[in-house]
Amino acid sequence: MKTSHANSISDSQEIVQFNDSILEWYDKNARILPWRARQGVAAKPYHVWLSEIMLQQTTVTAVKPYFEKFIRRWPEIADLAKAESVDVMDMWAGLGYYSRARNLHKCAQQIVEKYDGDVPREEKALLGLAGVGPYTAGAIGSIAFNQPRLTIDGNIERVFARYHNVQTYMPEAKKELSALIKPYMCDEQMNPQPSDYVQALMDLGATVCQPKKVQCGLCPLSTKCAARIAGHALELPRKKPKSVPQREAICFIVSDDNNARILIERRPDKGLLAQMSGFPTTSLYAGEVHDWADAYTDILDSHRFVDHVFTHFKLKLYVAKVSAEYFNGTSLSASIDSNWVDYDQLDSLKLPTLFSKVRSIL
DNA sequence: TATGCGTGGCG
DNA sequence: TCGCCAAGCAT
Repeated sequence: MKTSHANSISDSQEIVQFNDSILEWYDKNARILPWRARQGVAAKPYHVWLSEIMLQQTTVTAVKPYFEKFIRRWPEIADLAKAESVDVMDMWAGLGYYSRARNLHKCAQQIVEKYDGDVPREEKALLGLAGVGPYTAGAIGSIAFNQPRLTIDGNIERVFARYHNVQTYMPEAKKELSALIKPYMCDEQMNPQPSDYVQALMDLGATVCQPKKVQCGLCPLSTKCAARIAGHALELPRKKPKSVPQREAICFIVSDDNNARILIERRPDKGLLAQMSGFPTTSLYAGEVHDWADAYTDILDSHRFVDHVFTHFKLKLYVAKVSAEYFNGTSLSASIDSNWVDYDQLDSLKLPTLFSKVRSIL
């Protein structure tokens, strides 16, 4: 899509008006968030980086307590870099997408080694950091360093898709939206306050122009929002429906002879729940229990299970209490990295939510 | 380009 | 209840 010269002046006026409205709205409606400085005051780059990593595909509500915990325990990036990785993983337990935690730790070390402990300002340098992709690099540049970087998250995508009534399905629409957004966001004349600007757009998307709920009466863009005028703001951006498979597996609660200790597995370095602790399980990808339950009919209690939903499949995890002798007779025992934990310590063990659910029904 | 990767909240 | 969705990245 090319903008003709004849339209450029009115296009510019439209952009100025749009951006002014956004900033004016933000003056009155900015959310107060732990990682956000007062308006006009620059937030600490460490806080911006940490919060952006935590906020990847994760809600503000879920992130808040984790952010507070992290900065209390590791006040500076250098502190985080020096931490034990198991401590970082433990602090992250429950937040999900655990590769972010491993990359966060690695990134802290990269920042200390290559940039003397300071978050770099250059786009290229940011993109070289572990766990930092196009969005996060843009967000750090915009929010921490007040640079007019292209910063497009789900909120901004939605606000612009609706405002310009973009009918193209996601993710094909990303290029189109990117081209649409650039003149608003990446021009110093149009966007003199990049930090406030992108945060304003994200706040608007998060509180007014929401995925399943629109409050157009509160929106500063409503009179010119093409999707609202067309009467289908809620339907944008368009996405194709996707279904996820349902799987089943067995989780083993293995006790030693004295019933004093329980077997805990350290999960593999890669894959689902990588490097997290948990109870030993049969493969979480093997399909239905009925396919192979014959091998476990003697220990399987079909009434004790937990349901859990991952991004790409649903899991029904049956819980089986067995002896060490029994477990050692299964094919699982040889292939896992496990250790015995006292029952007393089970409550304090940091677990991903799937296994927290299991623990809660023991 | 498509897929794998958690979790909790909401309509 | 249940499907959708959140400040995406790595491969």
